[in-house]
Amino acid sequence: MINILLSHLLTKTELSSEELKTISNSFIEIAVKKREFLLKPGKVSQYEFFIAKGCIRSFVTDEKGNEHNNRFGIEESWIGDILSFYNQTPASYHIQALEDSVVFAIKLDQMNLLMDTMPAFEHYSRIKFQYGVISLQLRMTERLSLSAEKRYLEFVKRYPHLEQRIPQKHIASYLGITPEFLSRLRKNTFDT
Amino acid sequence: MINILLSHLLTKTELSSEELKTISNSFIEIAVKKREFLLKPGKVSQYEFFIAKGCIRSFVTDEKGNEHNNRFGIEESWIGDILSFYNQTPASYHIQALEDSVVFAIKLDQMNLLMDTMPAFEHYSRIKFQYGVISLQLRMTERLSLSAEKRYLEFVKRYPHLEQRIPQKHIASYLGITPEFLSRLRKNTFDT
DNA sequence: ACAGTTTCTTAATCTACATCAACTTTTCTC
DNA sequence: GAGAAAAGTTGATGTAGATTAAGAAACTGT
Repeated sequence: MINILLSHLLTKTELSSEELKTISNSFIEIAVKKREFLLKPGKVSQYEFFIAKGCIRSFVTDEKGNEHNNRFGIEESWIGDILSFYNQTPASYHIQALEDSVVFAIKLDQMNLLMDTMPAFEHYSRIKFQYGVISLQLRMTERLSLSAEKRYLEFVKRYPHLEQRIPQKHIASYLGITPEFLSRLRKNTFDT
Repeated sequence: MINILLSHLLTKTELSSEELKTISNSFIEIAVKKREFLLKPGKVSQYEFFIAKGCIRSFVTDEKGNEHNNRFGIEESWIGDILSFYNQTPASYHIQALEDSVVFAIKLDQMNLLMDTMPAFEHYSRIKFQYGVISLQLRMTERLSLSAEKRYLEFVKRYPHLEQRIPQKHIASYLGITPEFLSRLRKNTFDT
């Protein structure tokens, strides 16, 4: 299973087999069942997670108890509360499995060690965060400039696999609308 | 003026005087007048900009001609269209000075050279993008979970200097509301 | 295979925020 | 420092999307 992580890294940067071994030893494997939590708000995040299998979301709850999805992660992506993890401060996000999943978890010390001793790993991280900024800017810009319907259509176009895999109500929350309203949009879009 | 960039970098990472010299030589200084543009959508972004003095925004326009602010940059921050810059694809953002400003501009080749040859520079970039992701996630989460009024109050608390420096209508656009509505919110908040 | 849970749909009503328009105040510019 | 442009205010009215509620489908576990 760790090979999913290693071969993912090899598609993005160059690493010796020595380095791959060090990386392997820096992670622990964790299996999570659907609906289980890897993190709850208030706790300091001990780990950052690489998803080898499954689907995991991060979300916040507001004072009315409504959930708001921040991010969905699937195979070969990362999930966590990066502010809590890197600053070792209390988390604001819930991290919850949407399917039975397998993740590789790394602690901050190990993560920093990898980045300080392996330029290729820091390079990988730089690119990862760079794409993170790009995609969050795109999402924010769409939120500012497009109607709910157009945002939904963009989402479906960009993530057709997620559209299939995740309950509609979670997609609605990610888009910033209610499940009821998304249901109506879909009816108008796909009907006659 | 280049010293603003160099001493900024030194507060974030360790660089030899040799390296600082190389960095200096990688940037060109550009002065922009208020309301001038550094980039318009459709053009491929030639530069990424470090702001030494002034205030600069990035924004998109929608099909109705309304502007939506993506980001404000002031002294010691970066601005640009990073997707267009790193992929050399047509830009979607306008980059425009809100005050007379001075920026240091770097081309992609130079940027890649710095990151490939100076681990400390890539380290700096990794941290920069990491904070970028954190702050965009926070902004997105607030957009999903807070009312317009609370988002405004958070903005004022987090960026008191920007609140003073930038026209209200631009802040309204950044928050995703109309200038008229922000005017009303302020009246309710600060009155009696 | 069926009882319980979770998800999705539909309809009626409501509200936060948008739009439009006219006016005032502040700020540029020469 | 006057005239123009940009920014901010206020009021009347409109609307995208929320809320509430209830039933129908689709999963889940045993």
